[in-house]
Amino acid sequence: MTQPVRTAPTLAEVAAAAGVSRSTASRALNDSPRISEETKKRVRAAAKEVNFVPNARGRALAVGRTEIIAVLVTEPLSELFSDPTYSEFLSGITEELSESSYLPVILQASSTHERNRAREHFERRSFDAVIDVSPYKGSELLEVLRELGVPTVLCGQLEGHPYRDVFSTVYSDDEEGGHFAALAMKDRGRKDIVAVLGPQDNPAVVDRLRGYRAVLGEDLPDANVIYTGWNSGDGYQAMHQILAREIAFDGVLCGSDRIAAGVITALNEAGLSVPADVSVVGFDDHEIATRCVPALTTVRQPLREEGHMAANIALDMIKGAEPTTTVMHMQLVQRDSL
Amino acid sequence: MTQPVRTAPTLAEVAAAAGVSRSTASRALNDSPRISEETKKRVRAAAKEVNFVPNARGRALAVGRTEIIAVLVTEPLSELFSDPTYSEFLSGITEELSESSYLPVILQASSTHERNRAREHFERRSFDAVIDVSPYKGSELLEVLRELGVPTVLCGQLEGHPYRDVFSTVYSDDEEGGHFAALAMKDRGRKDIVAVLGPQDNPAVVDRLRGYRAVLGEDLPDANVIYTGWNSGDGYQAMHQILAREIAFDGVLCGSDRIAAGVITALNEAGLSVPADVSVVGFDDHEIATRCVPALTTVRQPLREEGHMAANIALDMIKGAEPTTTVMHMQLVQRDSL
DNA sequence: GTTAACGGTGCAACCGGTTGTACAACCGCG
DNA sequence: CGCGGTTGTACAACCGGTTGCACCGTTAAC
Repeated sequence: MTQPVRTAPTLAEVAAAAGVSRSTASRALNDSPRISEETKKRVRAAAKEVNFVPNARGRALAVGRTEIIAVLVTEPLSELFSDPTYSEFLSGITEELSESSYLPVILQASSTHERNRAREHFERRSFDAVIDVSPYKGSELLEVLRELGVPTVLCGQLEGHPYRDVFSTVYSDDEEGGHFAALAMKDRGRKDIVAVLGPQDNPAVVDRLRGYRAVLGEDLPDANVIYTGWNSGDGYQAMHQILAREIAFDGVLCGSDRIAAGVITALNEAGLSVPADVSVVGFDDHEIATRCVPALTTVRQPLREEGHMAANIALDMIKGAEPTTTVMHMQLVQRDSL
Repeated sequence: MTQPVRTAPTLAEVAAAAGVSRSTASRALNDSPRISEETKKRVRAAAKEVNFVPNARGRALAVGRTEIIAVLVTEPLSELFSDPTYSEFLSGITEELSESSYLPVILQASSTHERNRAREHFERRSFDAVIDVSPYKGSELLEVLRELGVPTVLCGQLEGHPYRDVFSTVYSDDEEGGHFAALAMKDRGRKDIVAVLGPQDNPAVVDRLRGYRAVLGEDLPDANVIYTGWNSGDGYQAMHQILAREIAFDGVLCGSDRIAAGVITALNEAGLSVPADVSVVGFDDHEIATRCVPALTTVRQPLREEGHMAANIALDMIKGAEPTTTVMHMQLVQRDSL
């Protein structure tokens, strides 16, 4: 009574139906120039007739490729999902790969167990390439990938670039982003700047601050730099601290748009108007930026494009391209908070 | 200057090193009873020696399995990620599969293009099984899967069960969940109940309401049932509507914990105390439930366990098990809002 | 001493494609 | 007519494993 499981038609059946050999059938379907147009037509008709689709397993073995790319993430799934940064980046990868025949596989590597499983899959050559979304120095998995010679793309700058000649790298220029934000403040004539940044040990934070300083110099004194978390609550709290100090300031550079949202709330509560009294610039061009009142001027990190780029580099490396380092450019998004 | 890409050792090399044939080597590594203990030891040693790991492609072809399971999602990635429901469910699947040698692949099917790509992968037999996270009636992909005879698990109840004899199903008993929530209200002596639910066309909402009604009868009049979105803002707004009506009520059943959070805020603003004046019960046991003041009594849907179950059923079906239907049970989580 | 039973191993086929090479048929040319 | 060159096809090997079956040597039973 159960559905008879039709076993899938093989190339041999197509060949038989078209009255040619298996090899000719294969070449015809792959559009080889050595096959006559007439034969191709016949084979294609036969293939359509029996509903032939080449089997992934057979093909993978023959061509030496699985057509699968692993996306390696260090964060646990829940964190990964809640962070819109990742979400957009992953979408970029997925989007780009969906134009090819490649399939992305999200491979977690937060626990030791997961890392072992990942390693095993690498050794089995389950993937043609790996995109490491959050590479860190000294990762044993990177060492394995290097030894195995698996094409790998690192998304994020590793200080010292220990693998520059083996792995490709894609990252956004955070210093440039800081540059843009600070320049906007300067152009607006703001002279007394406060910075509310993310965690101090975050490399992006360090680079952005360097960008701020290069432009603002003494207009951003050390005492005005606050490190905190990435959320609006953190921004709110930090701004209250600043206000309590009763120092003069006319601009706030924020490490994320969520921080900026909290900062604006705190400013408003203190009776300060944005942007009349104080200019605020965010970072990320998160969805929240457009919902702020006033709409937030911010720096956009091209996450989706970074995903596209990473995917394309991976595909190129599979085809044998040399490792490359690509820097993506930040962009100032002008809105009303400046 | 580039790292010499060591080509991976094959079974043939192991066999040669151990002084046996390929077939013996294979059987030894797979612990076949037909091979003597001594030979096994020798082969294992040789395998370790040359760092042998069986190639995934070769193995896949030989055993007729890719050891990959597709997790089919209809929602776009961003929505998928922002919904904690999915996140936990997916974690459950991933967790369970990581105990096996199987690999989950998230396969989006929101756009037509994506559906076509998915279909293609199905036809190529890229996956040994499919777990459909949000199946809907009349999905053409389900039709394809049925025709191809791919083992499939549906997560969610399809009205009319058009594929009951072909596909397995796992779902949580929403009616039972409604039952539990309503019973808690009743036990507490609440007699005039209001329900703030999710969208009216959502099957889970329908089932939960049925559960409420079975217990409460006239204590939950039609006029007191409000359909809205899933967020706290929706709950807040809905509660304001109720309050504006100036009807008497002493209990609120909510369609989600986020709704409940909004409801509690609105009640407090109106000077009503929870649970002294009004009891509130949520749904989902979302993280927010513990952060509410007072902590929210809610109904827990065993999402993670559902994921485990779906994964296990998929694995069983790959091994040839018949399709099954599994109902997961809801659970009342007692906290302080009742 | 022949034979049956049995444990251990190897040969070869197989999974389902791709691809190097040989070969046959045909062409025009000297 | 024979030659070289082109075109289209088929044979067979190959990718890297697994597995049915034949075979071998040993031992026990008759």
